Amino acid sequence: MDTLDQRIISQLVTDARASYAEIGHAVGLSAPAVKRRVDKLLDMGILRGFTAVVDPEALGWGTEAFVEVHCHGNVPTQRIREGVEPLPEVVGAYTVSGPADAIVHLRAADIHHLETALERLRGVEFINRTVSTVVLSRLLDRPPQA
Amino acid sequence: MDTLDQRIISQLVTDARASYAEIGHAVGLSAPAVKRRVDKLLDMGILRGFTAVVDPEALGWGTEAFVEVHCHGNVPTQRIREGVEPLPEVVGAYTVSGPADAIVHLRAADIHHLETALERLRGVEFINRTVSTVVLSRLLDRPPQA
DNA sequence: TGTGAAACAACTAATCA
DNA sequence: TGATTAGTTGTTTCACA
Repeated sequence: MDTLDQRIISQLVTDARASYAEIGHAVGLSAPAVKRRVDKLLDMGILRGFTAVVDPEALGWGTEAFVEVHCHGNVPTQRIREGVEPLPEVVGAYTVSGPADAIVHLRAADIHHLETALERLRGVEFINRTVSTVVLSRLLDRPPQA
Repeated sequence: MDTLDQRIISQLVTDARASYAEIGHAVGLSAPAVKRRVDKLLDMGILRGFTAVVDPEALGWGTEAFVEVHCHGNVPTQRIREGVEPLPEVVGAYTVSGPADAIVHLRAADIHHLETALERLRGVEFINRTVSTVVLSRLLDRPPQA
């Protein structure tokens, strides 16, 4: 994991479909050398994979919310994960400092769908109380700069 | 934008480096037909691009926080965007319902870096007050299922 | 680890159904 | 809009430095 790897990652974050030759040209390496490094980064788990960035509105996932989750008593991190993972509307989940136990990021088709997802979230056995904050507009949504 | 397009998008979200031939095989189309549709989806802005999914820890971006932002008086959405966009630590920003005006998602190398980023965020002229919630662990972080 | 060469596979434009 | 064909480009394995 050196500077070259970081530059390769940076290229792939910018365009995951760039050819190895293109990346190699940008970082000063031959295509096979780039492939070898990318394979290793994937193997080590530093690169988790490649994905398409989709306009959520276009797919009909225009409504999102951040939900503070408060649990009954002490619930292990792993159980929270297992509880929220089955809901397809959950795009992110984090345990946090402060009064809440976790923050769950929901994405749904519309307000009605969001409500349904919230109801299912509240149905998770160890969840006591939720505080929702509905997103009015997405100002920014970008990968961290490598 | 039909079922075929959605299945193509779904394939690309799963693996953005899949070949057109592979995608075509999965959805029952020839490679050129897939390319034609992908090009059109990119052109329409439904597909915004392709990116690598990186383990933030590995890159040294292990600390994150959600920050409620409260503004002085009424600040237009666009100005909030312009205010937070220059901070590289900002990976997401949303205007929201409820008492806060916006939620900003920060990613930093460590607590110290996070503090610096917060200070710079608080330095944005129209920002009055911030309430930070530090992420203890990322339970889930995934693209929405297409 | 890097490179270059070579076999193989994929991309992409043009054409036709 | 999809398939097919054919020329070009990219991938990937290998031997070698």
